[in-house]
Amino acid sequence: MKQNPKTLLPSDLEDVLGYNLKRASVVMQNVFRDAQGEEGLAPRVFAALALVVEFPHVTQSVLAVKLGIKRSGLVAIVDELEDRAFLARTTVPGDRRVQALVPTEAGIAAFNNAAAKVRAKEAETLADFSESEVLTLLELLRKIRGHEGDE
Amino acid sequence: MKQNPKTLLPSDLEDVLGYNLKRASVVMQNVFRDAQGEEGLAPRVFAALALVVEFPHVTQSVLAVKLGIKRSGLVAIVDELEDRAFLARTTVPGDRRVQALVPTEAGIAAFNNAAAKVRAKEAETLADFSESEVLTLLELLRKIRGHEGDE
DNA sequence: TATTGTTATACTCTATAACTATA
DNA sequence: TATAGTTATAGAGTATAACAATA
Repeated sequence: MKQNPKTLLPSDLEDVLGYNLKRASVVMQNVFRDAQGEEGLAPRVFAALALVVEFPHVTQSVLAVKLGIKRSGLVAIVDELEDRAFLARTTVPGDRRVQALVPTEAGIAAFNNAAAKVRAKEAETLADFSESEVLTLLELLRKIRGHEGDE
Repeated sequence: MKQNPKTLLPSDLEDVLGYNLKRASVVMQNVFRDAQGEEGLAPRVFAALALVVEFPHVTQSVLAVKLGIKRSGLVAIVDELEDRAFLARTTVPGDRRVQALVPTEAGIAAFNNAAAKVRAKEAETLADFSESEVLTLLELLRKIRGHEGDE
């Protein structure tokens, strides 16, 4: 007997949360790149810088965990931020294995500048959202992120 | 004068919508892969199959637009679905350039099976969400997706 | 033995550009 | 000239595995 997709599949792709999250994520990623411009920071580099500014002297291993990536993958990101003179790898007395990451004045300024541009562009895109809608969305996304360590 | 990140940066990474979307998207992507298992469909292959099942005889160009990717990138996806005998590329009378994609019985069954597993696993992950929270989240994500063509 | 940072390597996802066969 | 599908190629982003230095 031949199956009829329309009647046997009341739920389709548009009802899959993961799919909607992915597509919406791509939209805001494009907004981010548009905000930063051609020579601007990539999203993941911005995220790393943000955490170094927020947590000065964070180690690479800890930062990788915070970002949800492997520490091997963080090397290139920190290299770029160091090349741009936005942070410095500094040795820590007592444990010569670790590289504490310290933001420079230029790094802090660059982060503030980039963050302001992101906030402005995101607000522009979210012009059709009420303030409470934005807050609700952030709250629900953080609730999903509460399952980050699961698998 | 030395800047103090704590006082000068009231808004941090956690307030960036794009960052929260990306992290939440990764969580649900892992849920998806966990649901499908080792030999299961990748998210993008599942999405393509879903649309072929929903829109039989869709062309590759149209499908690529629906998925938000370039048609060159769709080739490998359709190749995989054809290799698995989940769909067939069929010629269309009147225009020998186009390849209409038609789901097979096995493809429809595989989609139903995969979709059921995704629904179950997503529901499991969203056990701490109320029904209205899930609906609200989907609604807000679709509202963001309304800006898909912007840039 | 275990951990930190690093390198080498590979895989996934996507893009751009050029090709072919049709239109 | 333009379009549909394809190929070749490259670039992000991430992972695994192994290494050197250090603990």
